[in-house]
Amino acid sequence: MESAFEIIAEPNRRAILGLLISSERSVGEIERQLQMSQPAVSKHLRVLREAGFVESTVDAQRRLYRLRPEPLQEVDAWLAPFRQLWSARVDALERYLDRMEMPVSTPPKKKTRRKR
Amino acid sequence: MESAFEIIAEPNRRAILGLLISSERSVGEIERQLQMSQPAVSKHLRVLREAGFVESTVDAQRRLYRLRPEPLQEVDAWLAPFRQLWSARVDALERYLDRMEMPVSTPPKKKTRRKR
DNA sequence: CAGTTATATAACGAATAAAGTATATAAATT
DNA sequence: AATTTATATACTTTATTCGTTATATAACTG
Repeated sequence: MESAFEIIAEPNRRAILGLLISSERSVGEIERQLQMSQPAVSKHLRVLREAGFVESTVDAQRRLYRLRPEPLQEVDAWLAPFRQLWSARVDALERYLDRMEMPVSTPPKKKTRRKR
Repeated sequence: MESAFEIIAEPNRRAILGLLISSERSVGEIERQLQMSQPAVSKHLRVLREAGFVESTVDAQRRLYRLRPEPLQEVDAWLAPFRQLWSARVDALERYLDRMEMPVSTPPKKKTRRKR
């Protein structure tokens, strides 16, 4: 299991990452909040740790897990060039509204406008 | 195979999506540019189509595939709350630079600044 | 209409991943 | 020291997925 994309393909792992947004958690807390078995949680955390999504510190018998940003940034970076797909749709709407002569109540964009 | 995340977990599928950013392509074009077998390409395109990532139109014997935005927007939406992980780091840098009294040469942000 | 080009699909095999059960390790509690 | 609590790991089973080979379908070409 290598890529960040394969890691987040698993729904339980996405759920774990989601939990960790607000704060770090112990294995037991994750187990209870997501209703997963303890070995399942530990196994997913191992995968997440080895892929750099989380790190842990020891607190007595507990281990506290928290998020690391890098792998998700990588996903974000891959996604970037596709964003023009939906900003392009906004452009189409603007084009339409311009033709209708109904100015939109949004602040002026710095983006390059369509060619005359 | 349901979620958008599982679809983009496959490297060849990500490559196909990447190709389609610039323009629509036929199966044969994808086959050549990515050096995949024809059945492999067709199979991945079927998965991508059924998940809403692409759509196709018929052009004689060819089928031309192009991107649809929705599933990638879904991924983008999931990612959104995690972005604070790395914008928070920018905040930390700003805090540091402020203490150093070395103003940064960037245009003023509209974002909410930290509390005084 | 026979052959060729373009794409889809079926069938098979190999690899992988996920969950569950059982057990190991280690720190805390009594 | 014995027990309990917290987490990790090994093993097994099941299911899914990907690639390949072979074949089907359909449209264009000579």
